[in-house]
Amino acid sequence: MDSKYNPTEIEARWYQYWLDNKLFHSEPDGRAPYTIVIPPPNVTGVLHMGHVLNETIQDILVRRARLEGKNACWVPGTDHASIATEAKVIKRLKEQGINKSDLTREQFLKHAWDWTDEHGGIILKQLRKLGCSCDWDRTAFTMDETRSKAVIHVFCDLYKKGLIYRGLRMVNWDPERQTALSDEEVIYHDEHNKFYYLRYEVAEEPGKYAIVATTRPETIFGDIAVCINPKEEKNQWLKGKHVIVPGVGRVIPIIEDRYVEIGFGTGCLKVTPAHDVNDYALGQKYNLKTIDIFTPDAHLNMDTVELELQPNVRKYHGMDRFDCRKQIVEDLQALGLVEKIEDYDNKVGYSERTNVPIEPRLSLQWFVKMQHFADIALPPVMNDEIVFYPAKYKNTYRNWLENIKDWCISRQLWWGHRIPAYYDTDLLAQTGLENYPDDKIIVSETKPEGNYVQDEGALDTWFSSWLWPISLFDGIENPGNKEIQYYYPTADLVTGPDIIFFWVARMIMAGYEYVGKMPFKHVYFTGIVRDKLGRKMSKSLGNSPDPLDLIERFGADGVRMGILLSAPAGNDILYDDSLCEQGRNFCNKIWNCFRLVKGFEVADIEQPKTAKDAIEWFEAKLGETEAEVADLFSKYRLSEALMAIYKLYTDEFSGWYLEMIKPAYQQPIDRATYEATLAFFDRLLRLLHPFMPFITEELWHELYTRKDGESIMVAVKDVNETETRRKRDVNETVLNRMNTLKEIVSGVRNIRASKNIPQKETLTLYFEGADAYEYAALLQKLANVAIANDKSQMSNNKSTFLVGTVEYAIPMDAFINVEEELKKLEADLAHQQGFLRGVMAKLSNERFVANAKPEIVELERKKKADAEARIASLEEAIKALKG
RNA sequence: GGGCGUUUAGCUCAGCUGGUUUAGAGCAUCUGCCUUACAAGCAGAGGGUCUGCGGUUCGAAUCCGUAAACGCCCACCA
Repeated sequence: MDSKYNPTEIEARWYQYWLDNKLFHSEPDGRAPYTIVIPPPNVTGVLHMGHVLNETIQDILVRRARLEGKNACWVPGTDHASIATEAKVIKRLKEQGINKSDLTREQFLKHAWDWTDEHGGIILKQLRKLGCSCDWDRTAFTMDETRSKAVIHVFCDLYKKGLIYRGLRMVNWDPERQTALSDEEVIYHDEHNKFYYLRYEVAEEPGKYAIVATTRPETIFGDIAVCINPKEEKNQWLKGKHVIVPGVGRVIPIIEDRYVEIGFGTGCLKVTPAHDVNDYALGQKYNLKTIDIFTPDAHLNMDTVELELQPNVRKYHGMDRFDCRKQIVEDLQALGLVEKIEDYDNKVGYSERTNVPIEPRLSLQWFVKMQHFADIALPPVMNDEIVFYPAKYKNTYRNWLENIKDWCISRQLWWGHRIPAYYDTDLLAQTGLENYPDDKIIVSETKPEGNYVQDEGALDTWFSSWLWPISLFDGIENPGNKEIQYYYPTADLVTGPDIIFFWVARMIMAGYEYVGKMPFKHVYFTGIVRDKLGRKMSKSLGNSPDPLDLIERFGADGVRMGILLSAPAGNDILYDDSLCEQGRNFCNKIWNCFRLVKGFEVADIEQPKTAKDAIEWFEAKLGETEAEVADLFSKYRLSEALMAIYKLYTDEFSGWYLEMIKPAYQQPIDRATYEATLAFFDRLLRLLHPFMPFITEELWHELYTRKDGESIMVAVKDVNETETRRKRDVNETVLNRMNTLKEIVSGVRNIRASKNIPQKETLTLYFEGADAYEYAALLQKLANVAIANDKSQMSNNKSTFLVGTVEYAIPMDAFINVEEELKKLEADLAHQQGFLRGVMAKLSNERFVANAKPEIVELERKKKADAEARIASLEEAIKALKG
């Protein structure tokens, strides 16, 4: 075996072995189920560091569950990501010189499916490199047959229940993709903008002006009123009058409403019902006309604007909204109708996917009534039936549900599930879509007989995602089937907090609505992966490493450790290559431990006491860590669990245990110790396996002769065995005794280091009355000391150290530097005296003695006694040195 | 404008219901070692008074109040 661990070949080999032996596959059986459904990545997506974090955590949980004897099932799949994928397809078509508008729906979909077949699943292949133990036989797609049927079924069902309706509403409009969006798909950015103060001449008093402040002067073509607060004193003179929209010529009334805030701006608000949510509300309230001045791609459309316009405004027709803003301001300035322009900071909504400013737009869309869903989804999270890690997201969740708004689920897209609503062709020709009577709409899973046309819209991607934990087990179409009964509710959901509303909340809603049960018991929210400077990883910054490249450099196990190490739930993780390096180094450490153990020559000789003691202690230590890891898992503190295991390997096993049992140079090891060590190694590998699946599988097979098809991941079959191990009492006496021994050994090493005494040189160690005598043999072996207890034979030239209250001394005739030694002892003495003063301050405080718990007082007394003993011992040593 | 979270060694973080030998870990740093498993290693060392202020208490990193900084979420002030 090479002294360096080389992961590449090993990883490929074992992943194939796992697949060949169907070790990831799950079928319902008598064991307890453990289910995770993957947050489906976009079908055309590519693996990034966020996935690495997310999927590694899921894989750890799944593999741990498998080792605990549960029937673990991790269902993989991809999401059709309607708007994101459609955008990519359009972009590619454009590169080929094809416009979407030149294609029929069927032609376009053909291109989209081609793209999906080409790119779909790349990301799933990449997950295999990471070691993800998904049940690939169950791979699903949100637009495959089962999932599509479920979506359509649910749409029809909710429509029948009166929970889905069609309506003309103000929605968030994406002018780039020309579709409606849900509120959640709008991202607000702070921007430095301008506040334009425009002069609206008062019709009844020519030459006098009402000043209106606006951030969007290009919308004045749609102005239909100016609103003032009836109580605003400075605007009393405008009551009941009319003003002329500057540059446009339309005469519009002054209306009054308390919505206008007194003291803000000029107190005059222009009302443009077609292009602002609040203005729309005002328009409804006062029955105002709505003038839509934009085309669907947000260019000016003067055709819909009335003839009262001054003829020259026709020139704005077809202009982009932002070009128009510049132009109209210039023109108004020329006319002297701009009072002033001020800097102004406000927030502007952008489309999450296309990153263009949203245009509020009056539009006919389909909505889900959400109050009912909020009512069923809030309680289980608030009373911890569904547990969030970290719990702080409960607040976020509650806040959203308590202010829930209806969900706009229709999109003007082709790639997605088509809305199963049908309109009578003849009737539609008479009424048009907007005035088509609701009671004549047919919502049905199949196309009705006769002359009907289907709604052109597709559904929001999340309208399929919210069914994912159910539809993966066909629980919508076949409720109560064997699989849904067995695998649902799933155990854990691992995802980012950015989709808590999009996805987590809605899955909870759908879960209760369609299965009557929660979709998962625990939600683990990961943080965002940032670079070491704290910047979000992004393509444009070029600070996002390619995970496959990292796997090549550090090995999948190394990358898994790297990404996990600083990733407590919910905290952002600052990624740096050095973390993966630490992971790789750890692999190498394990590798070399293994080389040492398997390199031992075994003989049937007597087991030395050192080995017996070592085994007794390591048994206790391993049990302690196993219990600790189990506890940390139960709290989802995975990075801490990994750290505990890391320390167990490097410090305890490698640093202490192996040194204890290691035979002398070129000597064989006794069989009993060898076998015990292999057994420890077996447990160590299983403990680590969920985190680092490849190296552990490799070494597990090297440890003993294994049968073909065996695997570390199914090594423990009995859930009860792990339960008992979790609760097993660890031998505290042994652990404490060994801690003392380690401190003594460190004390000796310290002296060697400070005085440059090589390990090879045997020293004499004097001490009295310590239980370290129990481990005298180990002490001699590890510290290379001869133990003596007759201090009278010892010279005054000595180096000393304290462990507990016991003094340990090494005669130093040849090496002693009295001054240095004194300095050290005196520093120690000062420290102990300071400590004693602190303790005395407490003990001499009557109120402390009177009020503190007796055991606390007792402890302080013990501290006092110990400190006094140490001080006495130090003083004596100083005296001896001086004398 | 609301709400939430964070602030502990150079960095990233533990420290749960206040008392467990005057604050812990990993990494990084420094010193010495190529010691026959591992230099992707071994041994040793240094480094914080817990963001500031005020309070509760016999006792506070830990509880309360307050200020500041940073971060996140929500919200229709044009």
